[in-house]
Amino acid sequence: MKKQGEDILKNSALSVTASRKRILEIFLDADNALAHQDIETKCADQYDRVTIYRTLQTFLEKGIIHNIPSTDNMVRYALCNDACITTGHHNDNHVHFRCDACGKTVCLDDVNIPPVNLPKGYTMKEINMVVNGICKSCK
Amino acid sequence: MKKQGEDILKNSALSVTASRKRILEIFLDADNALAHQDIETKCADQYDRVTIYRTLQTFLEKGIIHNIPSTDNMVRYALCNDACITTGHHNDNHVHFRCDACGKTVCLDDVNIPPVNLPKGYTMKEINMVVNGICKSCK
DNA sequence: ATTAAGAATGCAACTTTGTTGCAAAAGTAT
DNA sequence: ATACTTTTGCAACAAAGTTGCATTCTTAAT
Ligand SMILES: [Mn+2]
Ligand SMILES: [Mn+2]
Ligand SMILES: [Zn+2]
Ligand SMILES: [Zn+2]
Repeated sequence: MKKQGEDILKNSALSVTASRKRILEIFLDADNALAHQDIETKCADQYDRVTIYRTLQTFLEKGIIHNIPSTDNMVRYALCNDACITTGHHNDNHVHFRCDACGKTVCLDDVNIPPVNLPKGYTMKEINMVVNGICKSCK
Repeated sequence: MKKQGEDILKNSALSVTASRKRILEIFLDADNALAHQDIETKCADQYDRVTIYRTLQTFLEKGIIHNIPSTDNMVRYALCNDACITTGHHNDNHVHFRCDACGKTVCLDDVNIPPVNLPKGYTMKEINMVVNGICKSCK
């Protein structure tokens, strides 16, 4: 244990650097999805803003994190499950929930996105579902 | 006709101004959802950037337009159906589609978002579904 | 039609967010 | 230990979004 972050990096064929380990740690510690801003607040004193941008980008491409769409211009990120890391492509078909009270966005890992039928001629590649409301901590 | 935009404004108890009419016209003419940027391109020479921000904000609040979440930090906007304007609150439970080829985002007005069961303790207020893929024009 | 009150707009100044090129530093493989 | 490659930090910049305030435009009442 304690080297979980390092393992993720190695499994993704990424070199192990201090900033990557730290940012992974932040995700592993978090119980909700994080915006760039959140991460910056937690470690901008240690690492450059640009590094955070680039690290998130890298993590996305490697299937370490996935992003969650939003209507507030604050894309949030959360750790993927192992399947994304091992297969190398994203496989996150769970619903996301944004609480209007506490503002937290979480992955509902057990709630699968229900199938939907598109009109003729449309091909589906990815699908995203975000629900707003009140979370169980705030109710 | 030709005063459709004006009607919308009056029905929403908004004063009728040149910029609001113009921005509504842009939406009425568009066959896809528009980002702030798209609107700016079409009329920044006539109206100030700030006015566009404020107008979109106002339209959102009045239920004239709704926004579509995204993972690219470019929230897009589309006209609501009449129900939103008359009831004053949003009622847009259709699926949105983003084409990876042409980049256009459209409302699939006939495709309803399928129901989903949340875990105990969560209360749903709004729901958003965005599908990515290839649209019928690009296939 | 005038006018007075309120609302919307434009402008300027500013903050925040995101991007790019390049030199220095750190990581990896031999 | 060394050479090679990747990552980082910095600086400079560009784009996006916000705020306060003076001016202009709308609306509704006279
Ligand atoms: Mn998730
Ligand atoms: Mn729509
Ligand atoms: Zn909550
Ligand atoms: Zn298309």
